[in-house]
Amino acid sequence: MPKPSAREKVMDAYEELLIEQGPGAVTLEAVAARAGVSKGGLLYHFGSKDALVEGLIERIGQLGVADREAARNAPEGVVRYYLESSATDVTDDKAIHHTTMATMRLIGSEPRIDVAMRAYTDEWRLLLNEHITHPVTAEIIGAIGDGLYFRASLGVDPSPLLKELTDVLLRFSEKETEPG
Amino acid sequence: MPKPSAREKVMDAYEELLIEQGPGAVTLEAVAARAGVSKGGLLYHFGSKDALVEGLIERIGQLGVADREAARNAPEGVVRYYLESSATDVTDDKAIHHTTMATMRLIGSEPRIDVAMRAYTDEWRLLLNEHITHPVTAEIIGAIGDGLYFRASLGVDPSPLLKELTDVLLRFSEKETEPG
DNA sequence: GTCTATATTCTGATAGAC
DNA sequence: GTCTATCAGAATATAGAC
Repeated sequence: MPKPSAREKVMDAYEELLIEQGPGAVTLEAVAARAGVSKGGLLYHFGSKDALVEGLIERIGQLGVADREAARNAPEGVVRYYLESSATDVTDDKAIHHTTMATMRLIGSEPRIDVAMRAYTDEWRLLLNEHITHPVTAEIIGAIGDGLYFRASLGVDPSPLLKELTDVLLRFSEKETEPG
Repeated sequence: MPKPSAREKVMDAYEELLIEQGPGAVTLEAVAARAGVSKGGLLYHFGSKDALVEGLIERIGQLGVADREAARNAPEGVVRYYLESSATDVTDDKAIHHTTMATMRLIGSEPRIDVAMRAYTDEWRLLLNEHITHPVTAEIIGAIGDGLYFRASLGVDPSPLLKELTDVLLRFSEKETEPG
């Protein structure tokens, strides 16, 4: 792992602050302090607070592409990959989860954030539809993933029933993806 | 309908601003302006910004109780009531939806908000479990409702597949709630 | 590339008139 | 109960040294 650039350290700090304390606590000073740089140092990399939002949007776009690519190549299949990775919690530090949780904190505050988040969920919905024959089943599984993400953002621990839930849904979807 | 008190007009304005522009745009001045009162007038009813948060938490608690009571008495049954009322959109002005959407904007910003929202989803989960025999089925339906709410908060229109989705899930849950 | 110091604007909250 | 006027603190952003 290459040592993170100052720019990346700032973005990481920005995400952490969004997740742990919400948008109200995200001041340039607080982000700079957590990233270990001065306010001036931060502003060299991100010229305004808005530039931080732009950076977050760029990140979730890139990580989303990589994550869906990983799903396509996953030995367990796209559907199981989706359900298992939706069963996260707020403290998950996997890059795509961290960035997604941070982005969720800004929903409703920035139209561009809403667009990026809708794009993220839409892309997943398309991918699920490629791998599940019945559209209603795909819709159900997509909505459950969104629900699990929402619960994670609320600080709810993943349900102990999650493994069974995944198995039930997989049987449900596989039955319908078989020919005949 | 009794004419709304100034206090209620302020809370309504507070919710509207949270939903439409997010927490960053919610200043005492903006809330007062939308409610049609002065900043001083607002502060007579809510002595601080924090008091607005308290008011919102109180509201979602009361409306949640009333909504679940309505669900218990609904002729279509608790499960269908839950799924159909989860299929909302951000502009829904039914009181419980309006308040829930506003509350979602503050998730992660205020610990008391997170507690209140978890209480809200937990109470629904308990109620669903009273009416669905198989816990995994209850968990699936609960998660779907959360997912539909999350999508609504994102500004996604309710899925055109929603009616079919509800029917599939109801057959699924009813099959398991019959004795045998 | 990173820092300190400063200018400017905004926000929450108080005091007191009506 | 509602308003205007005002203040103290905080936040974004700029300027310029190193």
